Amino acid sequence: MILLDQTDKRPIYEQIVDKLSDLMIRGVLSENMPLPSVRSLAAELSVNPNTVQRAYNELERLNLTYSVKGKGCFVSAPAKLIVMRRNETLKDFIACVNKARDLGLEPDELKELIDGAYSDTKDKGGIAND
Amino acid sequence: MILLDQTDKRPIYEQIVDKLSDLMIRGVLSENMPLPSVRSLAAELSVNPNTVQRAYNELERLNLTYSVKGKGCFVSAPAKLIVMRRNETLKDFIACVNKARDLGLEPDELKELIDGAYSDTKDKGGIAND
Amino acid sequence: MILLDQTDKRPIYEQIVDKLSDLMIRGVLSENMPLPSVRSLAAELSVNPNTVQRAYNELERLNLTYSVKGKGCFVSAPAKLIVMRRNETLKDFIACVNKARDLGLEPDELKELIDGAYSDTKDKGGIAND
Amino acid sequence: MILLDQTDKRPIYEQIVDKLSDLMIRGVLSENMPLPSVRSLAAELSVNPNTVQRAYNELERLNLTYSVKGKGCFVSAPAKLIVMRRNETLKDFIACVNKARDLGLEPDELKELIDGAYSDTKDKGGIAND
DNA sequence: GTGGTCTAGACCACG
DNA sequence: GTGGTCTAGACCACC
Repeated sequence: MILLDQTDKRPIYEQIVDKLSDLMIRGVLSENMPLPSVRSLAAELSVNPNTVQRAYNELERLNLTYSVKGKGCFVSAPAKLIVMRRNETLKDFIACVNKARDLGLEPDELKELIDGAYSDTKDKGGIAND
Repeated sequence: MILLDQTDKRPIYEQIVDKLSDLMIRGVLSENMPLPSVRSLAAELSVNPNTVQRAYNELERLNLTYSVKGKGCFVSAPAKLIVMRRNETLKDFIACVNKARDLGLEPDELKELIDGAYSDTKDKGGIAND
Repeated sequence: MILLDQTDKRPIYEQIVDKLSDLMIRGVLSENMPLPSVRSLAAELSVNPNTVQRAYNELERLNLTYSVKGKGCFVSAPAKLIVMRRNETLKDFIACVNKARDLGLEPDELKELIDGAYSDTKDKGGIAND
Repeated sequence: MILLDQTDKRPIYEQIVDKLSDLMIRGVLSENMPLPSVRSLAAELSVNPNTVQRAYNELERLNLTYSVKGKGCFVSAPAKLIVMRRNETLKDFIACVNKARDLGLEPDELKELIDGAYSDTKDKGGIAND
């Protein structure tokens, strides 16, 4: 379900957060579905349960999940997540464009790259927009 | 000359590397010009000399400067730096576009943002391309 | 595990890098094996942890190890290291031969030295070639 | 006469020593010839006279020159220098061969490199042996 | 004066 | 416990 990269410099709990929110975005985990239990996911990833717990706390803090005592952790609002992610991505995108501009890159060059990305893998795994 | 952002999560030495290479790109520090001495920059930034030293080591490792014991640290090849930065930036840009695509954002939306960035601050401080 | 040479003019951290990469080449430290922790190696060598840390940073920069915060430092690719070392050694060798030639030494003289080195300690501790 | 490499990590005085002893080996500076005065060489190299003085001291320490008060510095025994250099070079050579052997390189491979070096530039600038 | 290395001791985030 | 960063203060070789 999830594959961790031990080489990645980012903390493991952050990777888990990312992977799980990816699954939500892709619809694999949809509203009100239960996440795997802390212990089982920890076992599956060969990771300390504390680390998974921290990831779950983070997800709850971001309002992406809600936890019910004695029952587990559930997906709350994938739709909000997409909006969140879009905003983040657009912010990153603008920062990138500004850097490119300062380096003397031409707008057309960037636009071509966009066309490339969108034509290349039209059906790779994104979510539909309509 | 340089201003550090204490809220920035990245290590101080990395910020110094970035700021100095920015100055090179902008031509403020040009080929064979001396960088401020380790101790003076450390004083200016209210930072430990070791931290500045580490930044200078990093710059030398990147072939952006060369240092002569007893004389100082000098800018080596700003031109290579620009190429380096462009490659990095383009890589980031493509990663960004891919994320945007996977989130269902339309290419036109991104292109508009590009136009915005390029018209907005046409003369802000980038380097000339010709 | 490692013995430092205090008379050596080279910096300590560099000696540590060399010794550890030697151990990798000899197979004492093989892929994905953990290196000793920064603090324990520092204690073993009676050296400041910062110095060991710097050596470990260097090893990671050379792609010989990868480190995971909170877990430790691990060997990544000893095979690449051997190739690296061979290239370095051949470069040194050629430089040496050129110097010898310029000093009027005869090729046969050098070849005899080679034979001497290879017959002398046939089984000293090198790595196998097959 | 001499060209310094500011990029070279070795100290400048050491470079000067090397360059001057090279000139002796090549016969450009032969026995009892005067070396350029400290001040003139310093000017020629755009270097601090102290640095040149240190190089000259080093040369005298190695018995390659002798200085006469009020007259200057003179070449003493280039022949001895060649022997010295040969010994150094052979020591380096053996160290190189040992490293190569430990890395699994074959003696024939090294011998080929020797033949290459000797055939390549038969008349490059070495000194005659007979 | 310069850069470079090292020690001692501290703090942080992560697991 | 781990690696990573930072400070403070020292010493060295070089120019």
